Amino acid sequence: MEQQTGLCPRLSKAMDLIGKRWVGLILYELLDGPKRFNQIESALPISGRLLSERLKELEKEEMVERCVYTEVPVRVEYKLTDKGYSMKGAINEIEKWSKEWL
Amino acid sequence: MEQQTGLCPRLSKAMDLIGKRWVGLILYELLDGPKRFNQIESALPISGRLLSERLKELEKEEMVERCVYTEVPVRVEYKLTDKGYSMKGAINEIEKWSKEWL
DNA sequence: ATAGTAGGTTACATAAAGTAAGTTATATGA
DNA sequence: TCATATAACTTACTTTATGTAACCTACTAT
Repeated sequence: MEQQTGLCPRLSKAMDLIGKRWVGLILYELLDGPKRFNQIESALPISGRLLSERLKELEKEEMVERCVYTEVPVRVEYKLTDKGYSMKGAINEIEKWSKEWL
Repeated sequence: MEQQTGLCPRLSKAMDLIGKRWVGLILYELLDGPKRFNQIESALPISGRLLSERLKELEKEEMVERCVYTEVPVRVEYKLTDKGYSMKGAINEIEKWSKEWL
């Protein structure tokens, strides 16, 4: 890779983020409110391995926050940060498009 | 895969489409107007192999139309169909988000 | 002691993406 | 005439990402 194109690096990065398998659907699930690992896993046809990987990536991007409640058994919730929540507009547009064209 | 989730199949398919590498950026380039293969290839850090593959997929989805002009050398242009163009709302939202948060 | 639950991780196989060279058809320049 | 160039791909090969299934840890209930 690494050609020099006039491409905006911020757009490019945004497209890399949502252009990654499961990310859109994970954000979609979380727009509904904080959810537990197993809740997301059963809402989507994704494996635990990848869900774990994606949630870590989204945490690193500060789009998702991981909240641990030390109950028994432990409860872990994932919630959108403001940055994550602000993807709502884009997600909604994709949903709208899907209802109109698919 | 193939679990039974209550997930909307149209949303799921839409997310599969844009959640595939390069698709968002290819659509972004074409929102600007029809473009030739080499134009897209030099606008984005994508290889010819993958660009060719993606354009075929987008053609099959009827989001992009391939127009061949039998000049010398041959000219091939790719343009958005109505279905492809109607992704504009979503792409614009992603762009807006990128400018605000990245 | 056995099994169940939540939230993962590990090991391994398959599929997708990246890289570079080759192809076809025509044209142009030396 | 032979080499070089261009557009639009394609092929062969390597590397990375994804999918699948088994396993782990800590605790509880039976």
